[in-house]
Amino acid sequence: MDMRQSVAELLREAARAAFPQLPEAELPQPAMLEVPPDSELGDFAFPCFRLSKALRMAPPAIAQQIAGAANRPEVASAQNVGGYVNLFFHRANFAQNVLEDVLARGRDYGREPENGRTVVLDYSSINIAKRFHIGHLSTTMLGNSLKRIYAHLGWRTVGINHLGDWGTQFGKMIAAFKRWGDWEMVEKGGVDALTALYVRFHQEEEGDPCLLEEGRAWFRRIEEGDPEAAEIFGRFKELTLKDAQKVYDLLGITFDSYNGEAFFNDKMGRVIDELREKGLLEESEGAFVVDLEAYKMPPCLILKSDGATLYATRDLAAALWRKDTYHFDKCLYVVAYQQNLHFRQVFKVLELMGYGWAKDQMEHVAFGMVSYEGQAMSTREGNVVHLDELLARAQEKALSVIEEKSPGLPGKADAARAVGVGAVIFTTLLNSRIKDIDFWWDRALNFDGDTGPYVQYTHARCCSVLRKAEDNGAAPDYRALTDDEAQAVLRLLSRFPEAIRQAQKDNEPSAVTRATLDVAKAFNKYYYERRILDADAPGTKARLALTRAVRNVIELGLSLIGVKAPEQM
RNA sequence: GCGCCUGUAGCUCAGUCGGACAGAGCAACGGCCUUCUAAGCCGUGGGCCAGGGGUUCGAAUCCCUUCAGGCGCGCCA
Repeated sequence: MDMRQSVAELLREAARAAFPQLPEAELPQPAMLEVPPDSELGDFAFPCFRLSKALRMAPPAIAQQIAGAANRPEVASAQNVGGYVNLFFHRANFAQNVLEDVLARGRDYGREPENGRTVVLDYSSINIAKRFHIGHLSTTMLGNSLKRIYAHLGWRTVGINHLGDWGTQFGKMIAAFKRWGDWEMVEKGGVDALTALYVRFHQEEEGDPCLLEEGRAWFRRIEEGDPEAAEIFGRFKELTLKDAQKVYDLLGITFDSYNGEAFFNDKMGRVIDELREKGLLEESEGAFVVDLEAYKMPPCLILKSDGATLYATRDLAAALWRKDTYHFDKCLYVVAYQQNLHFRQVFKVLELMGYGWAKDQMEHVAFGMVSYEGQAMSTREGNVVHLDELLARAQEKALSVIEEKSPGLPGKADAARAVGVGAVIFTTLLNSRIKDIDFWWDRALNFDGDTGPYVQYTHARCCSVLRKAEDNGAAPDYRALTDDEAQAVLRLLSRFPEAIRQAQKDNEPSAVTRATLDVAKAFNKYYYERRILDADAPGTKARLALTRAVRNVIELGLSLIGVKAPEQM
C-alpha cells in the first residue's frame, strides 16, 4: 500500500476530468505531492501554481476545479486552499490501512526483499595499541547503523574493521617494550601500558638518536616476518582487540572482517605494476605519483623516494581486493572529513586505472570532528574521554534514575545498560554526520528531551499498557482513531519506511533516529490526550493496535541505529 | 594562496532535489500525577534563516559574491 501513489492517481484522474486539455506532463505525479505544513490543511497537497501558465487561469481557480473532481468520500475528500488542492484521507480507513500494514509486517515493516546487491562498509577501523575514545564513536556507530539499514533494505552487507596495524610506530613500540617493558606490566596495564611505552619512546627519542634507528630496525623485522617481532606485535594486537571487543560487545557491534593495513602489505605490487603499465605513474621529486592536475587535485603519492608504499597505495590495493572478493555494488568508507581529499584522490586514481565502478560505487561517508569541552582532544595532554568511561558513567546515571523512579524494577542492571548505552548511541546518531561534535559531560548524560532514554521510555510505556490490556474479543473499531492526536501518530508510522530509504540514500542514519523520535513524541502526546484502556471494547481494541504498532516501529527504529528497547525501565 | 565543508532562537540542532505563517530539544519562567510508567504532557518568552545581489508566481532551500569558522593541500595514517 503506497498512499502517495494512490493519492497521485486519484488527483491525476481528477485533473484529467477537470482539464482535458492539460498535457500529460503537467498532470499530478507522486513526486509533485507535498505534505502540508499543518495537518489541519490536509494529508497531502498538490500545488497548482505551475499549471497556471498552460491553462491561463489563476491557481486558486484551477485548484478549486481539481478539488471538485477529486472527492471520493469513501477514500478521501478534497478542497482547495489558495492554489493548493488539499486532500484529506478518510480517517478510519487510513487508520485501518496503516495499522494492518505495520502489524502484519512486525519487525519487517519497511523491509525490502533481497536485491542481490552487496555493500562493503569500512568503519570503526581502530589503531593497534590505542585506546577506544569518543573520537571513534561516529565511525563506529554510523557504520554499524548503516550496515543494519542496508540489510533491512535487502542488501548483503560486509562490515570491515580496517585495522591500523602497520607502520614504523609499531617498530618503535617494540623497541620501547624491549627497553622498558615486560609482559607482566603489559598484561596488567593493557592498552594504556602500550600507549605509555610509546609516549616514553617519543620523549626519550629526542635525547637519544639511537632509539629512532632501533625502532626502524624492529619495524624492518616485522616486515621481514622475524619470529620474535611477529610474536611481540601479535600479542600487542591481540591485547588491543580484546580491549576493543568489550566495547563492541556492549554496543552490539560485529564485523565480518578485520583485514587491515598489514593484510594488504603483500597486495600492493599489483597496484604499482598496473599503474606503471597504464602509464599513470610518474616520477616527481624523487617519489612516484599519479598526477591529478587535470582534476584540480594535488598529485596522489604512491611510492616514497625510498620506494616504500603509502596510505593511498594501501587503500588502492584494499579497494581492488574488496572488489575481487566481495563483488560489491557499493563500498562505503566511514571516515572523518579530514580525509576528504585523500578519498577523492584514491577514487579518481581507480577511475583512471579503468575501473569505471569507482565513480559511482565508492563513497566517502564523511563525518565531523570531536572536541572535548571546547578544546581539541589530545591523548598526550590527557584531554580525552575514553569510550569505556563514557559508557560506564552513562550506565551509572541510568541506574541511579532507575533506583529513584522504578525501585521495584526487576533486572535493573540490564535496563541500565540498555538505557545508558542507548543514550550514547542515540545522541551520536541524532544529527547530520557532517556536524562537528563538542563533547560535554552534562549533555552526554542528559536523559530528557530528544534523547535515547526518551524514546526507550515511550517504548516501555507502550509495553506497559499492552501488558495491562486484556483481549476483549471485540473487532477493532478504527473510528476510535479519527482524532487529531491518533492521526498524527498514524501519519508518522506510514512515513517511517520512507525515512529508512532516505537514510540509505544519503548514508545518513539520523533520518531514522529522527523519524523514530517523531513517532515517540506524537505517541506521548496521544497518550496524554486519549485514554487507551477504556470500557469501549471495539475502540480499545483499535487504540491497542495503535499502541502495538508504535511499540513495533520504535523497536525497529532503535534497532536500526543499534539501540536496545527494554520493555520496562 | 587554492580546494572541500559549515553558518537558522542564548546553547545544540531539524527543515536545504524551491512552495502555504521558519520548527524541535536544552536552558529560563509558569502550569499538570487518587486514572494506562511525570525519563512524561501543556503553556510563556526568544529569529533581518551570516551579509549582499540574482533566478522564480514563490527562496532558509537554486546560482553568483562577500564575510566568519573548521578541515585539507608530497613522501604520516
